[in-house]
Amino acid sequence: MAKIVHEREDVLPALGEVFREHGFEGASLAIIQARTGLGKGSLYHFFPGGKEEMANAVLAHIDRWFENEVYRPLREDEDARAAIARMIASTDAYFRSGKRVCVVGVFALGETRERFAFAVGDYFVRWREALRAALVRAGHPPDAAADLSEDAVLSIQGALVLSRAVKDTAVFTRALARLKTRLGV
Amino acid sequence: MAKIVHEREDVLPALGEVFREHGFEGASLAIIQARTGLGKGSLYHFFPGGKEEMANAVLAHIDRWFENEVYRPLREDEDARAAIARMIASTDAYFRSGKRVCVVGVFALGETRERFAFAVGDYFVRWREALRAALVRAGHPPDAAADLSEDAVLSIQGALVLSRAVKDTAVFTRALARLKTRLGV
DNA sequence: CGACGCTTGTACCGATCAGTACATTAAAGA
DNA sequence: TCTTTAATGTACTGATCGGTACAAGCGTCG
Repeated sequence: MAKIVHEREDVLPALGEVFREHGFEGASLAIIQARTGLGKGSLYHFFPGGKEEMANAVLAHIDRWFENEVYRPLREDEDARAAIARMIASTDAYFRSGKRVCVVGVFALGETRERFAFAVGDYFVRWREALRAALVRAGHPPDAAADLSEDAVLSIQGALVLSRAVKDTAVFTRALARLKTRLGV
Repeated sequence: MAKIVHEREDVLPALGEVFREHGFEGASLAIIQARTGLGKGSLYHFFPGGKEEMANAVLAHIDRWFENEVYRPLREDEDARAAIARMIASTDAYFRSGKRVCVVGVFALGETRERFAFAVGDYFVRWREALRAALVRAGHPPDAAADLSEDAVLSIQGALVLSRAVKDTAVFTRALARLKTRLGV
């Protein structure tokens, strides 16, 4: 029966897309099976905790990506301005210029938030803090850096909501362009 | 049996809160019955089309409120700057300083968007356009007004996402304060 | 080649889903 | 008071929900 031996890691991207498009409650096992190509047997073998464990794995996977590609460069790169510019580019790539929505944002808005409270809050807090630190290193006054970083993180989320609502990815692109000038990169 | 005679209008606020907190898919008939105090009999009497009709009624109800309290003043008030300031105040009141989330935003992010595509898109397009017109009348150059209005609408949505994600309504309050200075009111 | 353990498909579970049918009751008009 | 219509509670439907049990298949290592 077991034709191809899968690894747990392999299904995380597909799993992420399901939660991205349907949210936690909307992501039924039937949809998950269809999108991952795995049956219930495999799914519960890799994720004994069921949907909750799948979602936690997806959130951890996303967190790892942002930590490596965005937060750490923001915190540690010698050239702070370059790191900020890279953040914009990475964000644009990750969200496919607004075609993709943010899983963490989707979870934040729903009832789901409570269940994944730590992961959801942490993702945004660390983004804001890493960007704030980079802005300070880039020469912004501390107060302005705190304000700018919060504004940037929230603008990205809002741009995803709005561009999806009006079905126009140009909204997202324009928002990132505004961010660039505001952050001075 | 029929103890109290309800009107369809009366249940829209409660219905709105259910969709706000649970989204469309997450809003089960069981929850709706509990929150509205109405049984299935009454619910399907007032909304023969089921959940879909309930959601459409809620969206129309919200749209009416924003049209009266926000969009029209923005479009028609002689004092454009005062109308913009009133928009900020109304927004703060409506979303309870960030404690409440935006139903339309919630619908926009999920699969639900497709089903209510027109209402979802229209809500944001008309907000952006009404604000743009007010900004022009307040003396902003046309290009800047278009940019500022889109930025404002998207910032409000993002502020709702972020303040709920980090469970801190101060995020929303700060975002509105920034908006005030950016819009020049 | 044989045995063991990691995958996998399938059948099944009780709970809940949205929605329907219908009889009963209350309110309103004559 | 009688009649009609609007509002309501209850019982039910078939489908789907997340999750479990388990046997059968596969790869791997001896």
